[in-house]
Amino acid sequence: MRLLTWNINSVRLRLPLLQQIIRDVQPDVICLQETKCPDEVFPLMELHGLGYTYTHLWGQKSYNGQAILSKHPFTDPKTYARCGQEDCRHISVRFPAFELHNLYIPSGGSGGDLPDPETNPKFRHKLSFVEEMTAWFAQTYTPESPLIAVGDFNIAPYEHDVWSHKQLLKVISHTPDETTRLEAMRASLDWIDTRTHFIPATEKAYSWWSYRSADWKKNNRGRRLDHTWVTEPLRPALKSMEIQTKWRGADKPSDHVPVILDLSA
DNA sequence: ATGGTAGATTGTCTA
Repeated sequence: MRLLTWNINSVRLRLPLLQQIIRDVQPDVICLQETKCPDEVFPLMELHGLGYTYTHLWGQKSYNGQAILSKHPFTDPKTYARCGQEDCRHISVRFPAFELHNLYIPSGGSGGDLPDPETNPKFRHKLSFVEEMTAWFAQTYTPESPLIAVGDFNIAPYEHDVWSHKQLLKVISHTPDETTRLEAMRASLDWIDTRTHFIPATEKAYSWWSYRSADWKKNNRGRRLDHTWVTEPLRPALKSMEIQTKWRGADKPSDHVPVILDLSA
């Protein structure tokens, strides 16, 4: 099974690029974040026409929004209110071999926003969101549960997940407040971050480049915000993980690129 | 020096 996760930053604007990616990658299952539209205007028929006849949508006007699109049947579609908000950031479905969770963790602010939970409510929300998910996963499953969690986590946890570890330690996405919480979430079910499995820790790996850079490729000031995690029962099924950087250079690109996970399951 | 761009929406929030 080939799984693709992508923060598409508007599914209506970027449907042509999604169609191009589908033709190129041929994923079995697609997890989207930041679809930015209510379900009734999601371009469902176009995706049905490409073979994605099983769909689980949870969108809203303007912000956030998620979709799972599949060529294979699934059961048990769920949506989760997190931090008391129905804000379309966590959905899941069940396949025969695993349960799949699509996550969109709050950004917590951007640009010059400060990573201070006391003064920045968006940052406080982000930390609470990760804490709540950590507790929820740990009480809902065990490390023996076959699970996949993918999506835009908005946290770059490792030194080489950012272009400069030192310069980003006080920048939202790479602060110790965030990375220690994400590590606690990973450890609570002994998740395998497939980045660790497939890419050497000393090798830079990015999935996002800011729109605000004059030349994203030249400066290459990226961050790895998009993740593909699996639990231990799926380790033998891991075949490959690839961050497809080339799509950042597409016409009208998303600021995130798709990540592909191949499983023998 | 506190920038810069993008998307939804149409003044302003979010990223």
